[in-house]
Amino acid sequence: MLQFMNLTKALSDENRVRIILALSVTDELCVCHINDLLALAPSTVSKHLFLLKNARLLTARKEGRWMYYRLNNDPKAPAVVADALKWIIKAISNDPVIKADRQRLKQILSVPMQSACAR
Amino acid sequence: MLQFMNLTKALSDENRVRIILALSVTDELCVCHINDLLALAPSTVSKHLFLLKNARLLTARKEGRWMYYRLNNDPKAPAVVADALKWIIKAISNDPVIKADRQRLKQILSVPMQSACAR
DNA sequence: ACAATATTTCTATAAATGGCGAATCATGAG
DNA sequence: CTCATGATTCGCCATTTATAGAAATATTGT
Repeated sequence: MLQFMNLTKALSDENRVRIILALSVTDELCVCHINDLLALAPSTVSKHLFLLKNARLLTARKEGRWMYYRLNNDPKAPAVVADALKWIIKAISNDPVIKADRQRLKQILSVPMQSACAR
Repeated sequence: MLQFMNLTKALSDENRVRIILALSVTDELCVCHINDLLALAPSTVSKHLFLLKNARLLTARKEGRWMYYRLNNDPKAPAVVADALKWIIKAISNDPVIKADRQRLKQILSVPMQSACAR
């Protein structure tokens, strides 16, 4: 129950939902990209990412100074997680907010990586 | 997006989740039964029910002084709602908390209606 | 070693949420 | 009509949560 509530609580914030949907179209993103997309303080984004990872919705890998997050599509992930991701992506892929994010994300990703985070 | 967030927020509280699961095995329940099950103040339960109804997860009907709630299985209900219900029921039907609730619910429902709420 | 960059952790604060009790509304019984 | 009962609304308090800024940590390049 506790783990399930971690899941539903993770999904109950709009910014976290936007992160999930962004990752549904780009396989993985660096934290700085997500910072740009949400326009929140880095510490805030970091916390959101922690909650999503803690709920097992995301996985992370480190490459040099960069941390990359992606949807948890590990086949060994609990079915409830995979089902949650399917549900949410199906539910709001066509939402205006999400569509705008996809547009914005294209711009963000068009900047070469090494200079993207230096700002 | 706003309606979707209403959904995820509705699912992000354990007591509301317990209400949904209770309704997954009894087609409908009177508010007083849910009060008994959760052992919370009636005003608190009423608020939870409002949020669930507002998220379109439940529907309500009034019969005399009693208010009956049930899962929204109207075929015209949005797919996102039906999918949410399927997801959550599949996810935690076997949870110990939920199993205990089912036992408790049996007792509560075994008391004849007219005397069940008069306490 | 040092400076620069990316991310997280710590601390503080403001907003949202869950909870209860009192007051109110709605319905049926006497 | 009046009263009792079931349910909701309102006002308040305690807790949780979202947010930002400062400090700390980690890594790369010079």
